[in-house]
Amino acid sequence: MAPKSDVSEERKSQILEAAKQAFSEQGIHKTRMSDIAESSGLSKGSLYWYFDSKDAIILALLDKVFEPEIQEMEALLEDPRSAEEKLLIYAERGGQDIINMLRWMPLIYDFFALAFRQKKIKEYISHYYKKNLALLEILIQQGIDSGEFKTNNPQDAAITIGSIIEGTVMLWMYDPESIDIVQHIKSNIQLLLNGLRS
Amino acid sequence: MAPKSDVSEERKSQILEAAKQAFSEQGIHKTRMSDIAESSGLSKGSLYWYFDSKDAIILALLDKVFEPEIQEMEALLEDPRSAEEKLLIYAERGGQDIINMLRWMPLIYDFFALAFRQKKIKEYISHYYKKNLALLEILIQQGIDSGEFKTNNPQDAAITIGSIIEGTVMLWMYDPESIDIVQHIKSNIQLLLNGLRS
DNA sequence: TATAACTGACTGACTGGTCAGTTTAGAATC
DNA sequence: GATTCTAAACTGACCAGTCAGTCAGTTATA
Repeated sequence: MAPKSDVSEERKSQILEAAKQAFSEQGIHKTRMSDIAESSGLSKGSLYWYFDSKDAIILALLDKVFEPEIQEMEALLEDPRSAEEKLLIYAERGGQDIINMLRWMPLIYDFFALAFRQKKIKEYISHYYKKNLALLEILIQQGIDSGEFKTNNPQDAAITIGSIIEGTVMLWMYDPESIDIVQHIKSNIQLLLNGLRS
Repeated sequence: MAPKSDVSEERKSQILEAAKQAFSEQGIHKTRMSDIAESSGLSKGSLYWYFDSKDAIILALLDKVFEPEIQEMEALLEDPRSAEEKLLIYAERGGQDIINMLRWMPLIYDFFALAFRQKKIKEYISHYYKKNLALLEILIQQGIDSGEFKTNNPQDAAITIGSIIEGTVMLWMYDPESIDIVQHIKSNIQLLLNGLRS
């Protein structure tokens, strides 16, 4: 028997939460292990009790940030509802997700930049986008089957929708005054659907 | 009078070229001043003769990377040709630009991530995107005037096209096997135009 | 021969990671 | 229920390495 109750999950979570905050505010590189230690309420030594290295913290955090989204998408892929319903759920949830993710965007962009140098990070992000595109493709295919859309290449259309969402976020990030992100994603996709409609 | 012919422009260019290469390959942060010195064929001391700091090199490089594009866009904004001609030029040039920029993408994404922490970098990137959107808006407005397009909001349409291009690059970066970028940008915009067409 | 251009050894601040030692929650024993 | 024991949990001073930036001295050229 363990002579103490196991606090390791709680501690890991404490550390990752502190890292997420610090990385977002100061950037992954500028953040010191001592910063994470301080704001997690633990000592530097404890960080190394739970994680092998700063890199291990970065990877664990990548998982923490993206995993819920990937889970959600996988669940929606399996969901037996109709394309229309799924598309509705996807759009509503997607808009909300972006708003929820906003304060972590600096961290996410650090991940994007790191991905060019760290295979595991690139693989993780690829995995995320592929899930996203697969889901969109199903939605569109179902739209075709129901006679709502007309296109001979649902994969292309999925990529277009995915591009619109990613690109809108990107443009908005660097010009937030002139772009209302949620409204634009909606109207952009509307514009596209005009092109898809039979 | 200068006792030597002025080589400072040439040296600065040498340094920035070496920095561009090194930053792209290893990342801005991992690149050492000594790496830049070595591959520029100068000494570390000389780097500091021409630039105040590593940060100064980063900023000068940002300018070197984006300025030609901004120049091109400004010129095209002033160009008296018709919307159709401009759109054609823009599309062709845009595809080529992406191909030309490919090897510098890791550097560009480092800039994007840095933008969250450095006001000057964010301003520069904003400036770039705003020029881009302004140009697109003009092209679309001219398309409306000529009766080719039908929309009551050319700004929205410009943002949509901009999003498609940026987003396609993004998706392609993390899933290059399943996305043919040039072909997709074309077909994506085509799809959108179907929605715009009167 | 004045000075712009250049060099590279050096410095000092910094930081990821280590480790010898301490604390503490609970188990075992009486 | 007090005492002892154990290992997990924790600490922070320290170390070895790193690197941006400096500067005293050298070289090349007009």
